[in-house]
Amino acid sequence: MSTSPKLKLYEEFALIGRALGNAHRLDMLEHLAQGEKGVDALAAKTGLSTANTSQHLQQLKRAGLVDSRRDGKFVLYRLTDDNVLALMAALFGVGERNLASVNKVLRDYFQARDSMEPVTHDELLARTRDGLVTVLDVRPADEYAAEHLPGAVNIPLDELENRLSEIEDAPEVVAYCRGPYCVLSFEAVSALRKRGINARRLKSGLPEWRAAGLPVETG
Amino acid sequence: MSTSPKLKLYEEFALIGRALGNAHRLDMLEHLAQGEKGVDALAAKTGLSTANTSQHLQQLKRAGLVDSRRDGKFVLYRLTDDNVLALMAALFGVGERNLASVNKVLRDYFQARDSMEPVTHDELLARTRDGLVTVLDVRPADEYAAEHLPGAVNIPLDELENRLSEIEDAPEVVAYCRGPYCVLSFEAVSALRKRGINARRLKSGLPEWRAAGLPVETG
DNA sequence: TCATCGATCAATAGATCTGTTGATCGTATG
DNA sequence: CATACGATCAACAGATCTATTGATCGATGA
Repeated sequence: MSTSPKLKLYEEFALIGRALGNAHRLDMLEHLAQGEKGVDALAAKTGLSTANTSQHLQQLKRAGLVDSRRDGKFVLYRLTDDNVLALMAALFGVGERNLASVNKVLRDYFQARDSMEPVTHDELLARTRDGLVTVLDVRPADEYAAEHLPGAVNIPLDELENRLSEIEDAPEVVAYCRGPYCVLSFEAVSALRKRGINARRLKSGLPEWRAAGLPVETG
Repeated sequence: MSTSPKLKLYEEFALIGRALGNAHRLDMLEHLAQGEKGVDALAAKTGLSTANTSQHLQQLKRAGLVDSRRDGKFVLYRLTDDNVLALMAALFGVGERNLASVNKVLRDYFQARDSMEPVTHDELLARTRDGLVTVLDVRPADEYAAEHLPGAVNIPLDELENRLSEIEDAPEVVAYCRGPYCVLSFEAVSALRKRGINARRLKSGLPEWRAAGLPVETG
């Protein structure tokens, strides 16, 4: 006795839901949104074991959220398309609006480091045209190399202290990293402000910028 | 040893993912999108036991997808807001684009019953203005009563056979039901066409129509 | 061909999820 | 107050998920 076709479809969609139903996998999706990565490389970023990472990736693949290709002895994974980013944005949106626990974390941690309104895409575009702003990419060098905002300077967060001289006379700094909840840019903005540098944060990260159809640079 | 704030957030968002990770719960969300319902009523619609339905509802509530209020001895559940519908649409979209198994069901069942392009919202609006079209709501009477498209005629699918006379001389019929995968409108269109009635299907259901900001009637 | 390295597989234990059953709670009504 | 009814709770068994371990596979390069 076959179940109804609708439930059969919902069974498939539920597979996607379950794939989104684990914090580590959401983290992996955020990292993959920066650019394709091998299993080991991703495991290093997320702090999971290789085998565990591989299994999570296969779950994401079965759900159609990521795709893979072989390059030599590496298997490189990437998000299947920008709709996956849109799905994550919808998920995060519902969480921010409807879950008190989410708002508590946002207040206690994120707003404590950056209470100012983040800079929107349009705002940043307008200011860069006037040459008023230094765009700061605080992600690790490999992610910057894969793709970054046009004209952005790369200073990974853990080097920021030692390389302050490179930006300390900029009239305004806008920092960004991997996405809306990436801690790097929050920490960076907080650190820069303490040194009296006029710093703000981009509302979202590189993947959202690209998904909005805005230009990126590589290399 | 606290985990990073980002992972703490992702843990919360994963809760929403898991709530979406069960076919019955997706079905329940579709039903709740028609209007608020008590636990028993919803259980009857979905074919689940009352206790099971109650527990699923609490999971959805913990994830912020539904909300509830007490009315006498009933506890009425409803979707928290239209963003939940948007999230479901994003989920379904990724599934349709990236999962072969979804496309197989769509081809084998749904397209077999309605191979024609569905009518869009704009198209329907234009045609109703000209009075050319009969809008047919094939959902059960209680859902029609809660909310329906302006001027729509209600003939629940299981009564369609006996009430064909009410629509058989309409120049064009557009049928709709609960959502994009609701089988009622597919079956209706298939049945009407067999009788030589010029019938097409609305692209999505009542909840999507309302979420698009278009007018609805009650009663 | 062999050694190496990245990735996957297989097996496992512990945790979580699912649906059933029967008891219990809260509200309205006789 | 007693009863009825809608909803929730508590406990349980069976299924599924998660992370670890060690073995295996596949491609590369000496």
